[in-house]
Amino acid sequence: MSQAAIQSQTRADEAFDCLQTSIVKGELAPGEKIGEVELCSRFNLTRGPLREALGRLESRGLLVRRPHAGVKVVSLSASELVELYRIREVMEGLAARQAAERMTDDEIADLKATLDSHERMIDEARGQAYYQAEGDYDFHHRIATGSRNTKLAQMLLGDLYYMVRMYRYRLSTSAGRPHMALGEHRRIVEAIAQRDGELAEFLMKRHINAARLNIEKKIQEGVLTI
Amino acid sequence: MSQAAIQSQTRADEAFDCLQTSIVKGELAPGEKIGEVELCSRFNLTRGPLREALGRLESRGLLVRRPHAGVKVVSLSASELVELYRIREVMEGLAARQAAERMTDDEIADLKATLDSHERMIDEARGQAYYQAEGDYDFHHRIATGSRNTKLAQMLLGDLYYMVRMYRYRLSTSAGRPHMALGEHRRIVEAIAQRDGELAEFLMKRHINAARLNIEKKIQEGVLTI
DNA sequence: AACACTTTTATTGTTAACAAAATATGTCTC
DNA sequence: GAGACATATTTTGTTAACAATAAAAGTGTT
Repeated sequence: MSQAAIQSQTRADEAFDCLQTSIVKGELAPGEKIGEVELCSRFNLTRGPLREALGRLESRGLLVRRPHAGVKVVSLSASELVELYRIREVMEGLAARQAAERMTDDEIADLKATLDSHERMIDEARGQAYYQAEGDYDFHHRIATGSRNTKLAQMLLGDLYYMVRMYRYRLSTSAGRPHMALGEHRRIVEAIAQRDGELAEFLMKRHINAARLNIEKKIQEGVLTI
Repeated sequence: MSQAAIQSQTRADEAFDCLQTSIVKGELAPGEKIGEVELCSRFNLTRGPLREALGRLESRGLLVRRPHAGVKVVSLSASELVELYRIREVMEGLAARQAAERMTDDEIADLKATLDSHERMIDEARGQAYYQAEGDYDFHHRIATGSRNTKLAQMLLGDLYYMVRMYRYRLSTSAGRPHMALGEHRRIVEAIAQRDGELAEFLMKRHINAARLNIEKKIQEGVLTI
């Protein structure tokens, strides 16, 4: 567990990290009602710092709180999940554009190398959606950071990605989709390398749009029950 | 003061509201370091709920906290403020598109009526930037809500707008800009009324882009010191 | 047996005292 | 007098006890 590994900051930060990863990993399921005392014993902390962490998570939309009635993990409806991808589309489109303008050559080279490692991951971890998803997350993370747009990166990394990842575990990827996504990633990086912000934005928007359509299809097929 | 008027929710919520409005109104200036005990006496509450509120505000980016060294109001650099408008551009563009698809006819009629009242406000409150700004905020608020995109509205209303409003008070509007902005608002509403999402998105993006250019110009002129 | 009301219980919200850390102050040496 | 070290003070972080509210259980009545 990483809750002891960090240790550096304050106890409320610790609580925040623990809860956030627990939610993302699905250890705390969407809709699950969680009592404060139970959480305290589970993560070895007292209610003060815990409540501070709960407040932060609530404000980030990962928890919902009803006064005097406790908090529960947020539970997105199918349509809300789809809406999330529409937001991602425009925001990450912007991130890609700004990344094309601002990433250093070293960062771009690094990003290319990362994609190679992702390709290996896809081949090796055949079917293991977890590692594929983490590779995908890694890619988008780098673009967001590369935009040098502090607030944009903060919103993507601190809000949207956590929500998406929270549901990624139950979103079994279609066969062949990871390879296709990798190809899309490569084309985006190419556009960034050529400093073509407009193209990078276009390709990123199409990439996320494809992911959205994939999810919508699954919802219609009834494969995805939320 | 409205801190007593609400009263309904919990004490931490009260603290949150008080702090947020204080920051937005500029009573707590950007960069100002604020001590917990001082805030407690100012808002008549104890440190528990206050800390919970501070956590929420920190996670929303209105405060920055250094462990064991206190919190201070966030202070955007000129470039960060400009970046904020780039984010608004894509997000509110999306909001306008979805609003065109989803607002009810009644809501649209209401919105049109609101613009008329804004026009009166601009004429009457000649030079009083405050009321003009609030009218502008009102318009964007309605579009965000009208998108029916919960998360999008939450991000705009709960995060970005507070930051923008926080700086709007020291952003003296150029002469003639309010009238121009009103015209842009009218065209956006027209597109929404015609259910032309694509046009609404285009016009909204251009509208916010114009606002951004206006700010950039002022920064270059040295009028705006941040 | 079903409904309404009361009482109990458990959980959340709040408070104030305590511990730890960082800043500020003062003293000493060079 | 300037810099460095040690002390003191203030401020933040944490804890545990207390109060208030809401959910649950029980009781009585229709």
